[in-house]
Amino acid sequence: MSEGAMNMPDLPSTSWAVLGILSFESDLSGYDVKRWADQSLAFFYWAPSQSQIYTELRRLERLELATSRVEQTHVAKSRRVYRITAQGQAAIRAWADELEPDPMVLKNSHILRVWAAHNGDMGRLCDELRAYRDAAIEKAAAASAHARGAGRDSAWRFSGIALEWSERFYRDEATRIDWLVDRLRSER
Amino acid sequence: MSEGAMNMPDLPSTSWAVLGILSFESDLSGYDVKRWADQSLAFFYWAPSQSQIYTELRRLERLELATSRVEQTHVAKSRRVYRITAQGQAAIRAWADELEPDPMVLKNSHILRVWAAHNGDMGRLCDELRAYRDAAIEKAAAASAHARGAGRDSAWRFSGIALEWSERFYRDEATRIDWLVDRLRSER
DNA sequence: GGGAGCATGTAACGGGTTACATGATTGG
DNA sequence: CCAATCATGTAACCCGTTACATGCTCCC
Repeated sequence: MSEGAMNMPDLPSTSWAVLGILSFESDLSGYDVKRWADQSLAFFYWAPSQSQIYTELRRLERLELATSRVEQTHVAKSRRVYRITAQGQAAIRAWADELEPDPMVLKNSHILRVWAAHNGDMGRLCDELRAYRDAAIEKAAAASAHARGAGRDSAWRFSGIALEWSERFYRDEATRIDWLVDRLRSER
Repeated sequence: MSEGAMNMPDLPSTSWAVLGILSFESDLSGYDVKRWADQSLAFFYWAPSQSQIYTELRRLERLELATSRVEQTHVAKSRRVYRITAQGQAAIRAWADELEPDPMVLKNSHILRVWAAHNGDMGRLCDELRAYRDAAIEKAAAASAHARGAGRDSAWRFSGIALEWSERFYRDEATRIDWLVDRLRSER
């Protein structure tokens, strides 16, 4: 049993994402991790439930990729905060450099509606698409705002670049939906 | 208990997708549905496992949204083929016109790698991104080919439009990755 | 004869969700 | 005082996957 093999346990992708968050900052509570995920990961990867995060955190601790301690603030209720271990750092390095990325997953139910448009009303579908377009533009703006928050230096700059990518993604999506609505109109 | 409520049972999204496939064509076997899904749905929505399809088909039959019969071809082994019922047609119409589309799901693990790039090697990451870009271009070409196969008329034309959308999606993705690689280089 | 494609199905597993439960602190 | 936010956790459920199992037909 080599040490190399120990560096990269077989984990669900969600675990890697949580470990990734811990690689940015120490002493995060489950609650913190959730907020983090919602404000960056959610744009391009993942929008996990609260309960799942706590499960993952416990898993990482069991595998000794993270440790936790209970933080007693002056006042308030205690909270359990997590920190990546040296082993965890080695694991995430191995993940980044040695593990094949999972294939991209896209589940766009709006396009599914277009695909099955012979079953429904076209006007209604186009309205729905326009609403989706507007939501995409808002998401682009939100991603952009978070990207600016990430700052130019330190580890965070890559997370900022991922958010810039997200902004472009949602802007492009909005443009594509505009094209799609036109395309559907021309078909009518 | 109104009949209206009966028209749209609460189904997992996968069921709706399978029912959607049955709304295009009659007498499809599980095997047929799988091939269909891989050649159109997979581009914008879903790449299901074979076993799941059979499960969904049985579910649809249990709910009387589809019927099946065993087809005895002249030769060969028998196969069970499915057909949408009137109830199923009403259900999918209600789905198209009354049910809110699920939010779009995106899980792009390549961008996750960028986000966590401080943990790994930059050169390797860029290589990976370029490979991903090439795969996206191939996907665009495949979508385009299937779109041309869909034809101009009948119900299929909407499925063709969804595939045209997919072509654009993957082309845009490739362009975005080019931008991303440049952006990462400028950061180095 | 053997491999590729057609065709269907079961069993085990687990990842992730929703719903529920609890309770403390802070600010209006 | 009440609502919002912080904070953590359990239980039930099920969707969907992988792996396994089977067997036919067609064509080289």
